[in-house]
Amino acid sequence: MGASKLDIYKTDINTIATIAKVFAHPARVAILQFISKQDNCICNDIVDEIGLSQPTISQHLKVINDAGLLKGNYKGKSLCYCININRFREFQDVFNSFFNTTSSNCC
Amino acid sequence: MGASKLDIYKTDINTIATIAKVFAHPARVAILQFISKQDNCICNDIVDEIGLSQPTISQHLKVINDAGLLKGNYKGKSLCYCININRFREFQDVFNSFFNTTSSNCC
DNA sequence: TTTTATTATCGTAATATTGCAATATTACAT
DNA sequence: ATGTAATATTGCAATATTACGATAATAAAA
Repeated sequence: MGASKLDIYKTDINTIATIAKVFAHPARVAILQFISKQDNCICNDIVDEIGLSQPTISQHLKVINDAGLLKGNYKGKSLCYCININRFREFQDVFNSFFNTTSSNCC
Repeated sequence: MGASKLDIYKTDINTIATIAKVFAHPARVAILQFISKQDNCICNDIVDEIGLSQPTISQHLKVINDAGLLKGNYKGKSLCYCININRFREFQDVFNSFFNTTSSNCC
């Protein structure tokens, strides 16, 4: 096969996995860190910063955006991407509640 | 192409991505949750619990184990897998420091 | 409206991941 | 040593992801 059998898991488990997937590629982590450091972010700056082509960066940005982690609006010719910090905190909460409800009772 | 260009990123960025990858599949999240709920865990119980074959579960367990998240020792014929809670907390810290150092300054 | 600068999409190739059947290995009991 | 029950490994097929060149779309400026 090769496809994940998503239908056999509970919703909250799929949610955690889906969120984790966003951070599961270093390019996306690097992009998020870079945007976070800027006041205004222009996509082309990201291409200069990270050693990947413009289409590849754009593709990663789409993944981040589809997860609801970006807010964007146009300023001149450049698209200003900003982090949707509320969504970001939501993700943090999901992770922490997963981490906090996991314990070790044996061995 | 298709392979991630790991060499172009800083170590801490690769660390975050590597950790995230462990949680980026629902089977692994489900396995961790299940082990967490048990006092003693036998691998075959996991197969019964989750609708995947024994080799597939074993494969996912290897990924979790390679990340240092498990402690295991044999008890009779059954392998007792337990969560390495210290390593788990390490992961939580890495995530939280990433989340906490990310902010939104524009838009 | 044409040009220019920027970002998005398409098409394609390469690598990675997922899943399982078959088989091997392991640890314990007899 | 042999048998038994459990987990690990191997081999393979299918799907997903990553990356980039070529091209299209978009928005502002000339």
